[in-house]
Amino acid sequence: MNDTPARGRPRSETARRAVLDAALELCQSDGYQQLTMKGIAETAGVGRQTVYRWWPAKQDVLIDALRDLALRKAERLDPETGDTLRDVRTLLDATFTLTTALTGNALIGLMAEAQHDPELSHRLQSTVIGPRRQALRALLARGVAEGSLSDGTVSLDLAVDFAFGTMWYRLISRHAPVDSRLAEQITTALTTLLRPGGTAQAEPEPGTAEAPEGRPVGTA
Amino acid sequence: MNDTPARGRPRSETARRAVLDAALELCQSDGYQQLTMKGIAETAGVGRQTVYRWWPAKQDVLIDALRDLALRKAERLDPETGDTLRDVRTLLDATFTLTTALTGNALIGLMAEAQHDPELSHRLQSTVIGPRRQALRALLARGVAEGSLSDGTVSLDLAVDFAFGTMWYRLISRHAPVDSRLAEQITTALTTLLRPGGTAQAEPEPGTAEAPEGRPVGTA
Amino acid sequence: MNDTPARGRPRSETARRAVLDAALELCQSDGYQQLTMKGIAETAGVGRQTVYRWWPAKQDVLIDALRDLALRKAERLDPETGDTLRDVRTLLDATFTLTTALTGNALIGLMAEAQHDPELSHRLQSTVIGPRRQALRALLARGVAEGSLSDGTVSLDLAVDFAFGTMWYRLISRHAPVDSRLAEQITTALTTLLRPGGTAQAEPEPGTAEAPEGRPVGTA
Amino acid sequence: MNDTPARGRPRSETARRAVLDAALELCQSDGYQQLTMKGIAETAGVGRQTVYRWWPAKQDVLIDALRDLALRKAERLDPETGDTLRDVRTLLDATFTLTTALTGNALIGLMAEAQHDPELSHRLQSTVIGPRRQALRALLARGVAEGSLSDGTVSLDLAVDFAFGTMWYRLISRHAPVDSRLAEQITTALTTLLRPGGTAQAEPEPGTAEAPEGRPVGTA
DNA sequence: CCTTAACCGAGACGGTACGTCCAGTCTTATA
DNA sequence: TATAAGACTGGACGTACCGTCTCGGTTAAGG
Repeated sequence: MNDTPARGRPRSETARRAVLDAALELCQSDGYQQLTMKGIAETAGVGRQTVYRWWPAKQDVLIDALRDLALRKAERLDPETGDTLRDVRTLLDATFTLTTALTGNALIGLMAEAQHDPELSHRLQSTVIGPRRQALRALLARGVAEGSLSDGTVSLDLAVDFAFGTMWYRLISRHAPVDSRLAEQITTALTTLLRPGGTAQAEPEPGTAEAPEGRPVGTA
Repeated sequence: MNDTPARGRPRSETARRAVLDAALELCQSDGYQQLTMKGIAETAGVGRQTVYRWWPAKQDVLIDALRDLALRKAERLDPETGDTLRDVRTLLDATFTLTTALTGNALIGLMAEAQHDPELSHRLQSTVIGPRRQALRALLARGVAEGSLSDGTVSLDLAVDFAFGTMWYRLISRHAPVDSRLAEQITTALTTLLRPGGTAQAEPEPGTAEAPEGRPVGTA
Repeated sequence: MNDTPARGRPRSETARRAVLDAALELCQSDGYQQLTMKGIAETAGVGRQTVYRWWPAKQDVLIDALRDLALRKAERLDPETGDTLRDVRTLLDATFTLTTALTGNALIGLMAEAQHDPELSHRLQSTVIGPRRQALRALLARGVAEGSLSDGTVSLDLAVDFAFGTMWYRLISRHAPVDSRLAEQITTALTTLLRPGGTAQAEPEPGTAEAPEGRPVGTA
Repeated sequence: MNDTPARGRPRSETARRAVLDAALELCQSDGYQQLTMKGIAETAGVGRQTVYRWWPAKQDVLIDALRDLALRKAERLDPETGDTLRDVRTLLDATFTLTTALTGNALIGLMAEAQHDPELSHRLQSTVIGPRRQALRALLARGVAEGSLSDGTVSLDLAVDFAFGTMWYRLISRHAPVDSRLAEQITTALTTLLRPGGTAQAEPEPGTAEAPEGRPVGTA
């Protein structure tokens, strides 16, 4: 895999961790806008060039830090319980906790920056936003398949939008908390929304950009 | 009203408009992060000090521009039709159109910045976010009062979060468009969610209550 | 003389005096470089335009202030005593006192500015520097005419340069005071320098710019 | 000597020279007042921060430039000829040439600025004004020691003031040139002034600020 | 008496230099 | 070869003053 014979001084893992930690910490404490490459380097106790060598911009540091965090948390996006509603609620709760505690600032800042940076936008989609969307959608689709849910009145995609949209809306607007109670309320609402027996109107939902693998589940 | 006798040269309305227009335009074309006070001044053909004299930071320029835009649009937050559902859909549609076309970038950037600026957060709440929230909530409350809606299963606040949350989520994530069709779908979903006859037990665990046949509100 | 019929509000003498006083005071207290038109106007309690209306630049305010000061002092450049040496000493003393107490800063600043402003240079020559030069030179020439002095070894112009040059040198370099004692020492030195009987070497002094009326007096 | 191990990128000698050259050149061509840090940086083709990093203000750039110039010229302040008068004239001539050609504007501007900046005043004394004063005074003292001169009527310090004062006076007032001819005339005048046999009435000269090393040796 | 024109204060206007900070790049010595 | 250090060019920051311009209000001479 790594075909280069790896000569010279190897990359310092210490420096790598220090940079990622410093970036997340500074972003959460001072905000995305105030985060600077210089600040990251100084907080990490690392030369500036060392940061630039491995990450072209602060966006990249943050994305790497988020990915690293996810790996370390080894977070389960698939709760594996048989109970669909319980799984939905667990997923939402985990998402809310993580976002509220650690990554909210970074994510919102990155999102704002991504408005005019399609490449960044795509990277966020594929690493942060997309997987969670797909995980929730897959859960709901499982419920539909089991018959406990139905995508009659509203599509599953819109239901997912409701769940995560509420989270984002509250994160940025701060008019209400994002906590376990919200997870519960949303789960309840989704149940109502996707209650079997609702008349299907079967509008084929337009495919999302990253085309989740989830089968659209026949609207029959 | 204006008790100060207005001494000295009066403020130039031309310069004011040029600055606000330039700010919105630049923000929409280049993004919030790339927006600079210098750039605003130069695009507006105005001295830098003139911008700083009236607005301490780019946030303030943008907020003023948004407020000015709202005033100019003389946009109706209260559609005044008797039909509650129609009014909801109209409000959502108008909101989506405005946000998509003109103010999306600015708003997201401002929101990102507000994460560490409580004062800015409050100002956004009171001028941009709050009024729209309250307008939609009032419409829904009217529906409840009329009996066409019911806040049984989910609170009206959560319903509002669903509507605008979806908008924000799609604005920042860009996984799906924010258009009239979305307004329609959300309206339909809200109808389902707030269907009269839903067991009003508020927040506790959703029971297995049977729901009567909801009207499909066919959009076709 | 004043052919315009002088209609409208007449110029405020109060404002004029306030501006000139403020200029001199600020220049002496804060230095020439720190003197600003804005500061002059504010200290004088006068509108900025009122300053600009009558004086194009701070140089002009200062020159006017210096001229005004000279007029008010009604200072005698010609002491009228029969004793030439006494007159020389009196003139130097008066000059030193005035320059040290009030006008030193302004003069040096103006001089520095005049290095690249020939028009200013000429105005300073004709209003401030020149008259004093000529006054001293005339005194010395009178001494020569009376026989108490002789311009044999050194020209009168160089003698004048010695006297005022020392003053300027000490003003800017501050290595020694400019006081009555210096006036006395210089007078003594000039006596030595222009002592009758000194061997003439008769170098025809090149005329100075303002060509004082003083006869070069043949060195015969 | 340099005990710090010299970490990081070393200072660019190229940039240093470019800044000093640009400063002197601009000052001579446009005048001290018009000299700006920005202009220096741009003319030198150097970042603005690079100028500020090493010199806090334009004064410091100029003083450094003057010192650098003196070092490069490796100018002899002590001509080493046995003939005192010749040495005096040589020193004056060199001083006049240097000041007229290169440093006049800068020096006058610095002097004007030093009127309200004691620290700058002191620095100018110790680097520019003082050494020349002491060099000339030492020459004259040597002449006195040899018996070719006498500090009877006027003190050596006043004689030095005459020589350099005349230079300054003409530099700022521009009523006459500062050239070799002036050096010659001043030398002649000093000879007259310090002619042995002049009645020594011995006014105990007040010690000057910089207190030249020595007693002028017995006035034989 | 009553225009009326020039004066006056205040202060906004477009510009420009200030001195600071950070972005990214580079060049050194060291590991 | 990676690293910490730090100097490099470049550019936005927010401030201060420049010189110009418009206001409302004042003040005396001339009709």
